[in-house]
Amino acid sequence: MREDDSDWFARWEEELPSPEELMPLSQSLISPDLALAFDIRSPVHGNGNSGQPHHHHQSTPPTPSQLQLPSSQANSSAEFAADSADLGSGAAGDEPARTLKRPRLVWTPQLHKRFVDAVAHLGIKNAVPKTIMQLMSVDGLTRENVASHLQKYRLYLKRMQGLSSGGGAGSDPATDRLFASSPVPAHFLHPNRVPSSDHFMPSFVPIATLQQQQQMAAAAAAAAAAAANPHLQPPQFHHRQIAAAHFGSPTNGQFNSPTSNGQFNSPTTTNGKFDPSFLARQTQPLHRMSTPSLHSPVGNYSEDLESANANGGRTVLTLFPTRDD
DNA sequence: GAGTCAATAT
DNA sequence: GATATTGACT
Repeated sequence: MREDDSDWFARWEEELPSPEELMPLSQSLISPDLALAFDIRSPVHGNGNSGQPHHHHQSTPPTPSQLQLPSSQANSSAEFAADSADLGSGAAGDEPARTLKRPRLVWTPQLHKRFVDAVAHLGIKNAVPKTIMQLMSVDGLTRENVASHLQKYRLYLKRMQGLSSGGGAGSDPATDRLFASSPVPAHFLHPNRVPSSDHFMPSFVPIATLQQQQQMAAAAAAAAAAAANPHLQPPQFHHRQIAAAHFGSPTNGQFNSPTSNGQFNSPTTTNGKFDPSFLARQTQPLHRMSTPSLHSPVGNYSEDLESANANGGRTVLTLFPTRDD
């Protein structure tokens, strides 16, 4: 019934992090003025958002120092790393890097949530890898990443359906944990009748880097939302944009266990300075947007690259807002 | 080319 | 074990 739907809708915002919990991710990208304008607080500044993890771990063995983590204060504020150019087009850089291998993507609950949101907003039928990828607008994320994840997620949904309809389907504790970290919108499980509000527009507000972008983004998003859901009033935009900040999921809060993935944020190289060059790429994600009607993208996820250990130099890419203070 | 699915590789 | 990759098929 529509209760499910509205209920889900209602809970949407509750799950979002409170402004206080929002990570400084945006702060680093937004000028103080802009931050003020949008009432974004900056809980911390001191933490070096040093950004310059050179991720040339093609065959470069990780330095031990990078892998070591103080465990108490290492990972909190990782920062933006890889240029989308490096990760994305692969071309571009200084080196041929033609055979550059992307680091393995780790699907954090936050990232997964964004994924779920994107799927929810698109509606199941429109949720295809490419579109989802665009909506998520996480740079470095590929269609293949999404496709693979989507494939698994569908299996998960199938299992959920089976469970709720009586059958005693099994459960995969492993994968379920990730997927369970984000609530599954009601209509995901009921492909039958799509509510008139096929999709709506939660606070999927992008954090733009520039004022203009911010404003245009909001306007565009609002317009898109309005166009998509003439019946629904787009939720008011405010500063809780990135729905990811918390490290505890609604249902269980224990994922960043290093044991499972061994990926921590490294001290981020030796550079303790703020590298303005990453600002330049803020606008880059826009380039891969071919459909203007989609939400405006933003590289608001920090990408944490880490070369892994003894397993043969496996590399891991973590795209998620890091801020666990 | 893009998508889905299953199987297989890393 | 989680994710990527590949291949067959639509």
